[in-house]
Amino acid sequence: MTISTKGRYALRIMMDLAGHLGEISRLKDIASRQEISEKYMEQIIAVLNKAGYVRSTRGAQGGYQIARAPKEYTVGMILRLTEGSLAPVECLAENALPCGRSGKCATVEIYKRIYDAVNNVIDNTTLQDLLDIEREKAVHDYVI
Amino acid sequence: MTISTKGRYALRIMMDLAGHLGEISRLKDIASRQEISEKYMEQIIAVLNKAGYVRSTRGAQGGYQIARAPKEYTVGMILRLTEGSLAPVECLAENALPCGRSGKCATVEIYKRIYDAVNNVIDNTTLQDLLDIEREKAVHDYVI
DNA sequence: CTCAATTCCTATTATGTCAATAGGCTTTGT
DNA sequence: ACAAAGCCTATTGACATAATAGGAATTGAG
Repeated sequence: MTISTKGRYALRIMMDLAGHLGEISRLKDIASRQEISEKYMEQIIAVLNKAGYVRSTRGAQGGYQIARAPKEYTVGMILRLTEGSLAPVECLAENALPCGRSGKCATVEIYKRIYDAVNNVIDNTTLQDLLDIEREKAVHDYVI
Repeated sequence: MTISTKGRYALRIMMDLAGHLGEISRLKDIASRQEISEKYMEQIIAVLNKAGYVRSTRGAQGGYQIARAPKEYTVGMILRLTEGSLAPVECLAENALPCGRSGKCATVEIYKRIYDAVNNVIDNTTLQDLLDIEREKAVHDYVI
């Protein structure tokens, strides 16, 4: 029931770029700030790039930038893009095969409720919300 | 992000036994009703047995019964027993290793919210609730 | 114009977990 | 006594995850 590193890293990449608005970050910069393998990150950021969530500049002095304002991205957009559906069971995912048991299956109801609860959270939190939390955490550290 | 068959089967086993109160069900009966491999189910029901969620009778004419009333079991009890923590990231699970990033990690907040939402659902739904849903589904089928 | 810095692309691999299978041992009612 | 059941532990096949690897393409700076 865990979210894989792919989705988690994608979220951290987007957060990192959201925290560096107006700058171009090289892959290796993001990787070292986030302590993620460069080569693995390369594959993940490629997905974000193809979806248009980040913009890349090729060649020397190239790198990545976030494409839109942090408040335009929900966590759900990012996790679904990289993880696929967050349905707790296959039969609830978007293009699921029809299940023969669905007529009498009562347990699916609990999975629907879990799914709804998860979607509600991830679709109502944006990168900007998380940035605000991050800033608050930093302030708190300073006080201590 | 899916719940494994282990937890899902465990829930179905408990539901099956909850629907056969007062009867003794052999492993093979449950397996055939639920269309689960007998041998695999054996391992899962062993966990339920050791936890005291079901009672077994050994020897000829033996089998399994649910130990307590369906309303006494939350879905959370059953899923956690068989799946472990349903935390969406390792660092939120009960006996998690301390994470060096936790001080500045903002993304963990979204995982906390997901975790809370999931726990809220599974801890507030009992087998009895699901039995009621099942009965309603059956009535609906009859009307059609 | 060349070169170094950077992104882009595809293939391969190591590891681990899941889901199941297998086979024999133990208990108990008839 | 024996057949019918549960109990126990080991093994395996398949698959996904999480990387690693290596080179091709692009581009700004000197």
